[in-house]
This record gives sequence, C-alpha cells and structure tokens, in this order.
Amino acid sequence: MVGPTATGKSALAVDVALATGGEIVSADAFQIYQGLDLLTAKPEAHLTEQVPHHLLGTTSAREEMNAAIFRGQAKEAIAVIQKRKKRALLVGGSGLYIKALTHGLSVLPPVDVELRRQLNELSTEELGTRLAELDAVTADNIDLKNRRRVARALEICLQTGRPAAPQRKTWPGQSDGEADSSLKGVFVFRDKDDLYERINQRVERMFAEGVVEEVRNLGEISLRAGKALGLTQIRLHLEGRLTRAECVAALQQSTRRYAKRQLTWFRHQTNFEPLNLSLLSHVEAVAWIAGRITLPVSVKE
RNA sequence: GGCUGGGUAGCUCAGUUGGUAGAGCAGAGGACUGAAAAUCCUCGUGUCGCCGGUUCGAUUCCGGCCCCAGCCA
Repeated sequence: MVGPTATGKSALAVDVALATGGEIVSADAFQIYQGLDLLTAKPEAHLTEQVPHHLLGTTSAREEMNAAIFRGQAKEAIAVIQKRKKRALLVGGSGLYIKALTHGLSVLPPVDVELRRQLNELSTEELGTRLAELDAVTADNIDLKNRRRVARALEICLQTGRPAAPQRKTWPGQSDGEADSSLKGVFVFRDKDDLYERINQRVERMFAEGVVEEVRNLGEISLRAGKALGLTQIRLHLEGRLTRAECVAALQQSTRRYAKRQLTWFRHQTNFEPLNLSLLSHVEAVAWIAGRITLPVSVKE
C-alpha cells in the first residue's frame, strides 16, 4: 500500500492486516529511524499494538540507511512473516524504497562514505566533467544540474572502475511497458483539498503533542536523518528566529510539497490500483483492499 | 485639513525616455536505480487604483478623485 503522507495509510493498514491475517512492513525512509516519533508521524501505539510492525524505528538515527539496505532488511522481514504463514503488507510512502523491493536494484558495490564525502567537495560542474571522462553515455543522458545523480553515477564508475551505464539495468517491466502481475498493490490518495487539510491538521497536532520538545531533546543524528521534514524549521524556532506560527506554516508547506512529489512518483512509477479515500468510508476502504489481497507480496531476486 | 511617498501577477516589488510589462516568493506540472521526507527540471495576461484630458496610441505625460503609509497641523 503506497500513498502520500497524511493520507491515512497507517490506520487503514492495521485493519487490512487484521482482516487478511497480515503483518505490516513499513516502507518509510524516516520512520525507520529511532526517535523523531512525532516529527515523522510514526503510527501510534494503539495501532502498532494490534498488528506486528516491522522496520519501524529499528535503525539508529546515526546509522547509514539507503534503498539497498532497506531492501535487504525488508526481504528478511518478509521472509520471517511468510515463515509464520502470514501475509506481508508493505506500507509506506518512500517510493524508491518500495521500488527497490518490488523491482530490484542493479548489482553494485555498497556506498563508500569516504568517497562520497570527497565528491561532495567538488562543484557540480567538476562532477559533470569527470563523469563525462569516465562514462560518456551516462553524462549524455543524465541531468547534469542534478548533483546527487551526477555524483552517484561518478561513484559507481570510481568504485567499479567501469562506466556506470551498462551496470545499471532498466527496471524490469518498465522498459517493455509490462506490468509485474505477481504484485498486488494499491495506491491510496485523496482529493487535494482533503489531503492538504489533513496535512495542515496533522502538523498542528504534532506541535500540540510536543514536536518542539522532541527536537530540543534530540541527540546527535546523522546528516541523513537530519533531512527529516521540519527539523530545520523547528531548530530555527528554538533559536527564536521563527515564531511558532511561522514554523507551523513552514512545516505545513513543506509537507504539502512533499506529498505532491510523492503523488507524481506513485502516479508514474507504479501500476498499483488507485483508490481515492476521499470517496470511501474507512470500512469500505478496508473491505476494498482486503478483497484484492490474494497473494503475498513476492520480491524480485 | 496640508505635505511627501506609494497603489503593477495570490504576496513582495522592478520596469516601460509613450508602442498594453517581468523577477523573487507562493502555486501548478514533471523527472527519478544505494542521500528519496533527498536532489533536480519546466511553467508568469495581469481592467499596471478609478475617471477624464493630450496623443495615431497612455500602465507611462497632465488634471481630478479614491485608498494606504509616514510627517506636519
């Protein structure tokens, strides 16, 4: 089950899991970290108590996390669930993580943190020039202004000693336009006004419940976990450079933008069945989804 | 009441020596193979405050009026 933030996936997933004998595997790049429970809007205890949840708060916020590591952990979790003769219900909003699991990733060496650090010191232009020397094909096709992608391609070239292009295969089922029929997926969403209203309210609730305190008491965290939405704004608020109201508004805005990006991804990168939750009651939505679950999620090797 | 600035895109403002105008932000759409809550790309017609005058032509010049801010009474 995929869908943008604040659509209502967590509550829905629990009842679908109960109805179908399933356990939930979270596919969320930030809820996987320990701490930041309020800021990342982790499912609350009254939900997680009802059904086992996997990969929720299981990684230290100081540790390395990425799509490949997630894929490995999620495969393990799914294997455990299937051994218990239960269904694994993958639920989340991190599109790349989900696609890494359902479509696989090219076989590449793990990220070299030291190499990445060195590349981060170069300008985007320099990265592009070096990539063109090592891998003209990728350099011609990539968006050379997108430094993350240029740096990543360069990393692959440097780590493997070969151009990245032939090593990164296209997603199965995408190059030929074929859908992967072994997967049952639902893409839940809401009407824009409905979703934005829910986002705005959720941010208000976060503050009422004490996100500011949560961030104040936060210890050391990795640069990566530090990218969680709202962290920067709440820190500015703690420094007195942003009023509480400005901080709330800023977080609501960045969350709305995030939801928009998620919608674009899910619309174009998945072929899951869309389900507009604005048009259904909770009970109807649970029944609709449960009725379509007949096979456990299978994972591409 | 007088003086001085202003009134141009949803917001903040630029600009047009007279030929109907453009930035930032907001917003919308899109891309996406180990940082993904990341990173990146594309998209700007609006009675240029209102009414009149001059002019082939006024958002631009002139007059009057309205509104906002500041100063003076």
